[in-house]
Amino acid sequence: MPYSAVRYRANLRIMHPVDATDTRILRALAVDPRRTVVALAQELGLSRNTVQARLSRLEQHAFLAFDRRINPASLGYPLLAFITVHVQQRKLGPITEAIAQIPEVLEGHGLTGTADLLLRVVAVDAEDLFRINGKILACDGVERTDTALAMGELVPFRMDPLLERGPRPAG
Amino acid sequence: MPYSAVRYRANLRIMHPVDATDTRILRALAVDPRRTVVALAQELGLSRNTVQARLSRLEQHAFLAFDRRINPASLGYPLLAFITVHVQQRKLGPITEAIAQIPEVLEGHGLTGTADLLLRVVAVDAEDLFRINGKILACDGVERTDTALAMGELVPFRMDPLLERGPRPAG
DNA sequence: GCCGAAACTGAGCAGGATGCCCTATTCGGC
DNA sequence: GCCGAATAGGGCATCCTGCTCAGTTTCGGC
Repeated sequence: MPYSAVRYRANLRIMHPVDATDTRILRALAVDPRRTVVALAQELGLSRNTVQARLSRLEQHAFLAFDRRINPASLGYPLLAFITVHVQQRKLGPITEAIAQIPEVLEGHGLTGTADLLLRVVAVDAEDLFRINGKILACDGVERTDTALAMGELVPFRMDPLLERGPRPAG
Repeated sequence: MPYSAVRYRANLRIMHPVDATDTRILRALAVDPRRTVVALAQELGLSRNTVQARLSRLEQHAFLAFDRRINPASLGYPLLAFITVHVQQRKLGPITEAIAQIPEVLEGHGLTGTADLLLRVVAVDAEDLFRINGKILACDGVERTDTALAMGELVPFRMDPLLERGPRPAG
């Protein structure tokens, strides 16, 4: 059974609609760790060709980058924090660029509501987190930050419930 | 070149320290999408055996579940929102369980600070999000929710900067 | 400086998966 | 009822995987 860490830089904008068969494939993948195309085909009662074609499509359009599967804790960053950032809105562009320079910021979202940015940040320890927060505050245009330390993953990441339910009619 | 959607239910608690060589492997994986063990070994100047052994270890200890690579948008959930939840703290357990029943909640973290919970939620559309928010509010013990819609992924998820930097001494 | 454990290398082997081709057939929408 | 897309089925050369074993190197502790 082959190993291969699939990682396609899927563009978030392009969202390829996934049909029922794709969903079955995804579910099968989700249930069991490493599967060969042949095994999948057998299990789903499809021809190997079909599965292979659909997997190619999924890889190109429906899979996110491989990064997401790397556990930051393994890299030595056991602390996870969510930092809310209030900024001068017209400086949002430069601020985003500046924040993107900080390695510990894993992802950042622009938000509606009172806060402007939500950052997912990892850190080596509390002191490290303090330092990172300082770097964010130092960015020109940042007015305030609120740091919330993640104490526990109360609902561990999962996609299964959505897969179980099957694909939505995309609207 | 084989395909295989690697997915090990890595326990978040167990964080296997990743050394420099592991990091090189991860970086190689991150740079290029699908790689065979042979290709990795060649590229890194290691023996196939070594790479294979390290990959097994990484799969078991440093990789998160495969779910994370699935783009919710492809499943028909293009909307992403972060919902902050204030709860009666002593009911946190039951609340967590109740919230975990909601499929659209992809992950939930317990937080320090004013808010108690931060949920990552996907939805089909605004109306759907409203409905989901209602389900959360309906959980016994939930006092208030704040929904922030993610307008854009200003800093797209990435781990590369941390990988570039190499492993931290885990403390 | 020495010892032992852990990691790495190199080799080999059987099984089988991949990637790709082609064609006939089925299915669904128009 | 027709057309196009998706699928099944078969085939083939390549070469990857998983596993084992022994010998060598590296590294850390004493």
